[in-house]
Amino acid sequence: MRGGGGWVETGRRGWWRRPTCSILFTAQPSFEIAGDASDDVINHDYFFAGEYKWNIPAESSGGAYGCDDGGFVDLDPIESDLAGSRADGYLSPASSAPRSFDDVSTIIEPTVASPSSSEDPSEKSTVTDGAAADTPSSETPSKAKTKGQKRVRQQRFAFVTKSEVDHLEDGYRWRKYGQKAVKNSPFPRSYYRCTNSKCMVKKRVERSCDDPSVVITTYEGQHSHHSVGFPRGGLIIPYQESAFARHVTPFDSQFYHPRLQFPQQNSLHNTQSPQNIQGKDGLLGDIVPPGMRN
DNA sequence: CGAATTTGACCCGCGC
DNA sequence: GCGCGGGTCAAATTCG
Repeated sequence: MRGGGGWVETGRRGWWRRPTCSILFTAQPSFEIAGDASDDVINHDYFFAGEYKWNIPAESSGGAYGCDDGGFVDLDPIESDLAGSRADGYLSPASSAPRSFDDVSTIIEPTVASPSSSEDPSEKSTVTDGAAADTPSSETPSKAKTKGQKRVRQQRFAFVTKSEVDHLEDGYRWRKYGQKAVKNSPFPRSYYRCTNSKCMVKKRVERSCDDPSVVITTYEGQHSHHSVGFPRGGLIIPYQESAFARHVTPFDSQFYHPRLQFPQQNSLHNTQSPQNIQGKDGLLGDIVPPGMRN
């Protein structure tokens, strides 16, 4: 981070400051994977059902979402593809301390389920990356490739956390590459990219306009490396008092879906890469595509 | 000096 | 074709 040490709790701009948050943990991933040329687009929509509230844009998923009281809803049963790396970072810390999930809730934000167009860039960047996308020159590599190729939508995984800090530590290093104002929202959306040059994972972070205390994080892509390790303890602090919390249902009882098994305590202190928690017990190991794992 | 953030400009898809 | 909105780039800036 500019000015030093994003992994320190005292990030200059409060960036990596150890967040005081409660993981609301909401996931409303909507990934779309497109193959090449004439390949069909496979849509996967997953999210954790909670009882807090549902605000699901019907068109965003293309499917009917039913609240099965706290369960994990898999709209597109391609389970083998579920597993997550990104999420691990967030979840594992909490997983080590089940209590941290007291405030778990689900919020499906329309913004999170933003449709296609928003995902294109990622692909573009993936393909062209270094190339200046805006280079108007004739054979602009970016353009040529982009047009010639089929856009490959990265897998996306989103969830909500209640936090004072927008950008939470998750075991990976991120570099901010952009920020944009979000329509109909007083809060801007920040764009981050994994600092690993070979890793094309990106993530967007924004605050919910409905509940400013909530941060919506959307990961896109899969890490091609291991995390740098989870931050020292204290990452996730149980949220105790907030209007939001009042509506929330304890994770243990309401969100503990059969498919969402949390790892045993300690697993977190092992420093590790999400894989450690992905095993059969991995929390998100069951909901995020294997490819997203490290 | 290097690394990371800021921020305006640019690109692209989409709806009208 | 045009405007809008989302996403990305990259020069400038900042700071340890």
